[in-house]
Amino acid sequence: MNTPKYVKIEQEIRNRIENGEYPQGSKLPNQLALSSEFSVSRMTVKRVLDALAIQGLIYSRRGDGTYVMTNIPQKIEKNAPASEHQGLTVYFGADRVESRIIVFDIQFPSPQIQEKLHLRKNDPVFKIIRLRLVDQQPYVLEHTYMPQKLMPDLDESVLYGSIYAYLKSTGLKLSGSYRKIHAVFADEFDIKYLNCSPKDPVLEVEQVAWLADGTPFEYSLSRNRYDARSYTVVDNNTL
Amino acid sequence: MNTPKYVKIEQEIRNRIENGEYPQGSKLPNQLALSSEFSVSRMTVKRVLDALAIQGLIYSRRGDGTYVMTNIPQKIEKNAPASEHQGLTVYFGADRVESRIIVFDIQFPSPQIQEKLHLRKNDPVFKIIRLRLVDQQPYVLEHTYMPQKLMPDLDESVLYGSIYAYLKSTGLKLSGSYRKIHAVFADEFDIKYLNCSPKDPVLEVEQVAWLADGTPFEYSLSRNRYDARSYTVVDNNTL
DNA sequence: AAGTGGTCTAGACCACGCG
DNA sequence: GCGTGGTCTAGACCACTTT
Repeated sequence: MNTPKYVKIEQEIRNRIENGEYPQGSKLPNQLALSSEFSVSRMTVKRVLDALAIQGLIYSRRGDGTYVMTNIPQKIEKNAPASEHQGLTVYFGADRVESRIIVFDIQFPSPQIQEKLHLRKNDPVFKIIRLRLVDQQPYVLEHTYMPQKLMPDLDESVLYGSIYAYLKSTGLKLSGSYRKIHAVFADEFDIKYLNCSPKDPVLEVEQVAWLADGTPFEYSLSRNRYDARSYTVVDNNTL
Repeated sequence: MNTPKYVKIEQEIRNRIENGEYPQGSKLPNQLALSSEFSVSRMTVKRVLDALAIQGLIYSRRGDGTYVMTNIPQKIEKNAPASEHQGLTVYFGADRVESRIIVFDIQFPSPQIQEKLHLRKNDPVFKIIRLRLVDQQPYVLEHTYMPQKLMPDLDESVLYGSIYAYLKSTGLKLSGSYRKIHAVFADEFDIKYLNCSPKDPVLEVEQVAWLADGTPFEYSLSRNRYDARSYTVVDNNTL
């Protein structure tokens, strides 16, 4: 019972949109009516509507009302939302995801890694290269650097599953990430493990992720076959 | 005086972070102190802090305090934030941006365009291909489709500048967009206008943008040289 | 135990769209 | 003029971290 009201109400309204109870283009009940239905204050309703607007599901017009967006971006399996960094296991389910470890090593960080992970030059980092497969198909090749001091007992058995699940189990809370998306040429690893051809384009996602206390804990480069994955972003100016 | 307080306070706190008055890693004054300093309620302060947290500038820990993020992502010129779709002119300034029109045509929409722009098959659309240059260097090649009925007097003179500025002048308010980012091969246009080589990777951004009333008004494919541009996303779980 | 941020309320006033 | 959403308040209670 400690999940906040605004989370539950957001979920409920999202459900109503998805199952057609609030059809695309239709007007939602006004904020006072929603307050009354859910027995919350109008401020709480407003907070929920703001969150849904950010996700591109609804929009509001002052003096008029709140509407369900037409043409809601369809969720396609090949599409990863560019926000939300929980990892493949959550997205596809553990049954369909498999990991192969190409490299598991420990080393001193390069100047670039020192800067990204906020480390001194003698703080060891794990260097990991993992191939991740979905339904037995190569999906993404991840080059990951993580500070050893944050997770001294990381080992290969963890890497066969989800690093995020491991972090949760250690009590480390992850909080945010910063990602940069490029197009690049396939390199030798991509050719070998993603079955790319030389000169194929690859979608590379460079990421720095940090914990709830602001400590950066991961620097990674995720390399995706050009025909296997894309990233989506929803942008909203109405707030 | 109709800019809301929360906008001004957000700007002020961002300035303090940028000029070092609130150094990276330091603790901010608590919410009560900020309420008092800015003469607003704590709710308003909280709203501001949430917004800054979403942008990855600060983070809060219940029971402890609010801190300035260490390692704040620096803005690099080659980096477009993946949110904010205002266009190049605002980003670089009109002096540095130039547009060349490769194609300006009107046609009936393909089934795909009909669906994306929510059109009937006899609603004409403009088809535009523009090469945009920054500092005389080819920067992005945009393939754009826009419904004629929304902007009946669009012509080439508009296209030499900023479409967004034109929309503003017509009273149409744009509100949001949905983007999908891929890596693809260079095509004949990219080779000719972006000076790509055959088989070069290209970063393609597929976008649907809509107006404040939810009407989709633009479907576009922006194609960027692999070495010229990347997209950045900040993600935050703390809310 | 004290101090912090997270949630929520019950109102108020304002700006805007519409008939 | 009326109904709508946008902003803002002054407080309350709770969950959490720290000492």
